[in-house]
Amino acid sequence: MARKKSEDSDEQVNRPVVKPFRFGFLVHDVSRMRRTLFDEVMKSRGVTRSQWSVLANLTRAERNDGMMQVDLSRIMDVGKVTIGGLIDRLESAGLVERRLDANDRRARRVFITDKGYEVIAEMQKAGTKLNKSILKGVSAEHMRITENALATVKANIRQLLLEE
Amino acid sequence: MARKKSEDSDEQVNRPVVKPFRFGFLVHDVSRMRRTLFDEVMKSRGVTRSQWSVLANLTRAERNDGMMQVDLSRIMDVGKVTIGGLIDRLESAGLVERRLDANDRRARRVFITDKGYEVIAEMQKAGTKLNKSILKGVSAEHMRITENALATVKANIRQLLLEE
DNA sequence: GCATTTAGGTATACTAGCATACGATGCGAA
DNA sequence: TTCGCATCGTATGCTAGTATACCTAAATGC
Repeated sequence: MARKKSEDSDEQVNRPVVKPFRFGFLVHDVSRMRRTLFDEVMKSRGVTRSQWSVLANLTRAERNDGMMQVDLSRIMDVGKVTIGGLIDRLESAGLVERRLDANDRRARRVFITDKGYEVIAEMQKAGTKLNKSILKGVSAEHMRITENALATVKANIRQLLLEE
Repeated sequence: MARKKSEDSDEQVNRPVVKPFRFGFLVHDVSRMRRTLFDEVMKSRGVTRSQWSVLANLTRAERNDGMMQVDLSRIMDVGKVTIGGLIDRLESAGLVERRLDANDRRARRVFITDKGYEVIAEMQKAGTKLNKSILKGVSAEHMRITENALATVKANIRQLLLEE
């Protein structure tokens, strides 16, 4: 609280400084630092935040027949290659397994193992606590506005990426 | 606009879904997708967003004697190794150069070259336009609230990381 | 003045993104 | 039925992060 200088230096510099980029820098920093913090806390479980995200999406969409990697990739807005790598690591850790699809010999369906479900439960608890810590000092109303703003920006970016 | 379903699916699912994590997912997605978009648009200049960020911070703090890598690392809240790699690439591209520090034989000071200044000017223009596009539909007031919320979260995370 | 500690940079190895290219399979149309 | 195109997944190679370990040089302590 004593030295806001380094945080808000934009405000005081008289050179033509890049004001409109504050949002981008902040998003970038928060994303990166949040991942580091999350990974550090979860290290003992041997799962990273991105891997946990895959597990979460698997629970969400899994009926009872797993998911194709390409589905995960679409849901998560992430490339096939990235998903492949993540699943490799999750499979090595025994949290997930790939089975051949009965109907399509190209595809492999991804299933959460029992061990995977245990980890999900643990991490959900820890993650909730962590989230509460990092959101301290932001009112519910402001949080709502922030999430909506982020969702709008995300939709804008997706649109621009598709237009290429 | 037609199908908001996939965007806001949290709202409708009745399973105990991870509501408190929406913020984290959004920050992560926006950060990642924004970088992809930025890199794609700037590809012709041969500079990525992270590299541009280094250049921007160099302009900001440079008096006339360059900056040590470790200063950059502190300002940008990023590890020494990451900065080292970024400067390697910037130096290969001829946008930056390392000179030995006169007073400290361990240190190397980083300077922007003339070519570097040209690139900065170009990217600033392009970046401003890009930013305007991705922020479309968010009011100034909501943007202000969002930036403040992100700044608060960032400060919280930094605190937690230091406490380890 | 010398020994120990601190600080600046690099090397190495890992995760997680990206793009591109490719192999194998599925599928629709000629 | 076969040919061509689309789709699923992997391989490869790049950038950007992280941590840890190390070398060299500066600072500090005794």
